Amino acid sequence: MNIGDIAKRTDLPAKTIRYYEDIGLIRPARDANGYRVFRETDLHKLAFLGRARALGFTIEDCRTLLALYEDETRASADVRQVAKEHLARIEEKLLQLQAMRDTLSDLVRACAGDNRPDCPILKDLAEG
Amino acid sequence: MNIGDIAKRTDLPAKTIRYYEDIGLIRPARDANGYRVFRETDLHKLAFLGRARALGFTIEDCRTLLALYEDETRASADVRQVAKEHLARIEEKLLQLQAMRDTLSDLVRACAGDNRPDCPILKDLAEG
DNA sequence: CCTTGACCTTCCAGTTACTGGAAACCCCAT
DNA sequence: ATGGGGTTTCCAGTAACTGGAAGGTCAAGG
Repeated sequence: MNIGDIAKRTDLPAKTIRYYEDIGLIRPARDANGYRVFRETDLHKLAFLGRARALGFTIEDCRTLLALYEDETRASADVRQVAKEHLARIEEKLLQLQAMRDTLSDLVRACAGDNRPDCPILKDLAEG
Repeated sequence: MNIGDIAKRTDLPAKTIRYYEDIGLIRPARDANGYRVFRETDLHKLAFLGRARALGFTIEDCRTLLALYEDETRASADVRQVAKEHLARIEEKLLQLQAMRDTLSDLVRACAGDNRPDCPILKDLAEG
């Protein structure tokens, strides 16, 4: 299969797939004409990567997870550790975003939003 | 005041302050020796920027907000609009992150995390 | 006067994970 | 042979800094 077919089947842009090859996540074969040739294993890996990325894992996490996936002698503890650390990063980000949302929605609510210049949003930004 | 003093007082890295000058957010004066000289207005602007960034506004939003802040004839509706759009982006991000967290915490909970290879996390990534 | 250390300056490169675009090659159908 | 749709590589740009190198400045101490 060529890159376009794979792009459709994995729902990843062809650009992204080439990028994943560039950084060594996949190693598709090459046809005589230079075109990439994807086999089932490439397809599986890309689907795996797509799902891992959708869960927010970094590319480096993905590399680790893919290596663990292919290592039949892995310890599930290692996988769990990667996921736990990622989860912790997400929880932290969530707290940050929730705090931002709370402040922002207060400010937006407090602002008249008319054509007068007085604005609690700017006031807050200016005075802390 | 020199950049180091301002960095302490605004709690922004000196690097960041130079960067903000580079991209035209501030225009500190210069001393005969080439050192940046910050006045009260610069200090206020940087504090404003620090708070806006802490609320997650993009640099371009900050530029807009700063312009509105300095425009005595602004309409608060314009400020509110910027904040509302930003709030919407945050809400969306929150939903994404919450979904990730839910899935991830399920997976982490389901994984034994021992030295056996069987792992629901990898299984999920591999099979969707 | 000299040195030392803490400042400050500019400039360049690297970060994350792609994305857009140009120039050129390949393949198939008319 | 020509047109359209694939594909290739390579280069640049994104957001918002951050790190580091090479070098100028300044005040204090000997």
